Amino acid sequence: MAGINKVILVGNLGKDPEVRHLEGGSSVAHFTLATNDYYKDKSGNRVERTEWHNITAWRGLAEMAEKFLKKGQQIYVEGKLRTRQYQDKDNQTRYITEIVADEISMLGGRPQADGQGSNGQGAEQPVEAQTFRQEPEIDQLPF
Amino acid sequence: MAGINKVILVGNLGKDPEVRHLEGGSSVAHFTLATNDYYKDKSGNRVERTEWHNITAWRGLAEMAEKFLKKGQQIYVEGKLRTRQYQDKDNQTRYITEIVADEISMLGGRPQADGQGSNGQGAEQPVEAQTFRQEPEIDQLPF
Amino acid sequence: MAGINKVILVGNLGKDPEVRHLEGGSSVAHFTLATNDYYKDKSGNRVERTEWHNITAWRGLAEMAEKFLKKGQQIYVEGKLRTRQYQDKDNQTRYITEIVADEISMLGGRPQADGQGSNGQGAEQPVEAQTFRQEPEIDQLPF
Amino acid sequence: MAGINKVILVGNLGKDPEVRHLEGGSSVAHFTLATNDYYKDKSGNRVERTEWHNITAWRGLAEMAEKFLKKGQQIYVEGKLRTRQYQDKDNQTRYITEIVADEISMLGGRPQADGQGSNGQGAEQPVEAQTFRQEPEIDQLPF
DNA sequence: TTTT
DNA sequence: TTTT
Repeated sequence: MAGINKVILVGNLGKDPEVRHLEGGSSVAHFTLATNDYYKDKSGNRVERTEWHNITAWRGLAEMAEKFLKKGQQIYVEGKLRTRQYQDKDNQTRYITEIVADEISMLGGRPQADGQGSNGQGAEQPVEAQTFRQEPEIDQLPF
Repeated sequence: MAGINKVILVGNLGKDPEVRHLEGGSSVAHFTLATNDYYKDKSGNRVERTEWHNITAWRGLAEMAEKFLKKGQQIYVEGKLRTRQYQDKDNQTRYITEIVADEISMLGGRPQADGQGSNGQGAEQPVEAQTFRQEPEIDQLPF
Repeated sequence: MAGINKVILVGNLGKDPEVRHLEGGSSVAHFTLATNDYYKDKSGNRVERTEWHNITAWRGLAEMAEKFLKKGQQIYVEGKLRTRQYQDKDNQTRYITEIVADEISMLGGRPQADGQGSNGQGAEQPVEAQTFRQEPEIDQLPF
Repeated sequence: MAGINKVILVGNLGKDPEVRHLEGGSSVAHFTLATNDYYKDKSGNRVERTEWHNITAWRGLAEMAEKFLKKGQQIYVEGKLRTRQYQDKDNQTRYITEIVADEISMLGGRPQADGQGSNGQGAEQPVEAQTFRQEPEIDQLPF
C-alpha cells in the first residue's frame, strides 16, 4: 500500500547551503532550517522553542539553493521525511532524519542582503518566480 | 518569527502502541508508522521503499491510541517534527527525530480485528468518529 | 511573488468519476468527494457535517481515476484550489471552486468491489502501487 | 467515517480584513488572499496566474486579523474548505467556497507599513509571536 | 546555526 | 483586489 509522507515547513536558514556537484552533472544541497515556536510556561512566561531541520535538495532545487538561498532567509519547504543510516567515526551505526525537498519558495518579498558586496548582481537582485519545484514539466502546467 | 512545522503521514502501524500513564494523570503513547513508496529503478524494475517514523502522542491522543490503534492498521497522522537528544548506553549523545501527533484519523472504514478475542467490546466494534485531535494544552498554546 | 496553494483531503467518492477523452489524446476526470466532520452542539448532541468537494484530475490521474476509482471508495487527494467562472443557463456569471488533483492515493488496503461483475480482473484485483502522481518523472524518484 | 479537509496557503491579502463583532462577544473576519503561480506557455513566455481565495476567521483569529493584517501583507493560512449556500439578490441559490482559518502566520518579518499614519503604535510595531491558532471552540471539537 |  |  502506497502511503503519504509529507513535510511542510516555514522557517529561516541557519547557514548558507552547502552544495556538492556530483559526477554525472547532478548536484545536491544541504542546509539547516529553524522553525520557531512560542508558548507560555506554567508561570505564564513566554518561552521560545527552536526546532532545527536538516534539508536536502537535489538537482534543480540544489542549484536554486546555491543561487538564491542565504543564511537567515525565510523560506517555505515542502518535502518528505527520510531517515538515513551511517557509520560514525567510532564505526557505530547512527541515524539522521532529513527532509528531502520537493518544493522551495522564498518568502518575504526580498532575499536577504548577502553582506559581502562581492557582486552587485547577487542575491539582492529581483528574483522573478520565487517558487521552485523539483520538475517544471510541460504537462504539469496549469491551464 | 514564528514558523510552521507540519508533518502529514498516511501509513500503517508497525506494532501496537506502547502507552505509559504518567504521574499526574497524563499519558503518552509511542508507535512506529511505515509509509511505503514505489519507484522504478534504472532498469525499469519496480522497487518498494519503506520509511519508518517514530510517532509520539500525548494525553487524549495517547488514550485514543491505546484504545483503538493496532499493529498493521492504516492511519492518517498530522503533527510536528521534534528532535530529542538523549544519552545512549555508552553515555554518548544521540538524537532521535519524532513526530508529535496533533491529529490521528483511522482509515479504511473499519479497525483491524485484534485477533485475541479477549474482549467482545474491543477494537472490532464500530468506532463512530474516527478522527481525534489533541486538545491544545497549556504548554502548546502560542504566546 | 509565487505563493502556495495546497489542499489535502481524505474522503469518499460521491459517485463514479466522469471521464472525458479530449482531442489530442488528453483526458480529464471529474468527481465529488465527501469529507465528514463531527462535533458536539450546545446541547451536547453529536452532529455530523459533510462537506462536498469538486475534484478535477487531468491526464494520467484522469486515467487512473477511470480505471480504479468507484463511488464510495476512500481516497487521499492532494491538489490546488481553482475557482472557475462560467455562464449559467440564464447567461449569468457563476463561480465554481474545484480542487485540481496533483496526487491521489487509494486508502483502506483494498479497492471497493465494483458490483457489476462484468470483469473478474476488474477493480477488485490487487492494485500494487496505490498512489498516483501527476508525473512520475525519472528525476523525481527517491534515492 | 471522519475525514481530512485541510487547506494550506501562502499569499497576499487583497484588502484589509472586514471584521464584524457579533452579539454575544464573538467576532468574524473576512478577507481575500491572492496566491500567484507562474508557468511557461507553449511559446515559452512566462505567464502569471492569480488565484483568489475567500478567507473567514472566527473569534481570536478575527481579532488577530483586525489588529495585525493589512492589504498586501504576505501570510500563511491553514484551514478547511467550506461551501456555503446563499440567496442572491434575484433570490437564486448560489454557492461560495471559503477557507475557514485554523491558523494564520505573518510572514516576511515585518508587517506592511499602513501608509495612513493614523497611529504610531499601529501595524508597524513589532509583533512578537506571529503565529496565531484558533482556540478550538465548542462547535469545532470532535464528538 | 536562524528569526522576532 | 495582492505580490514580484
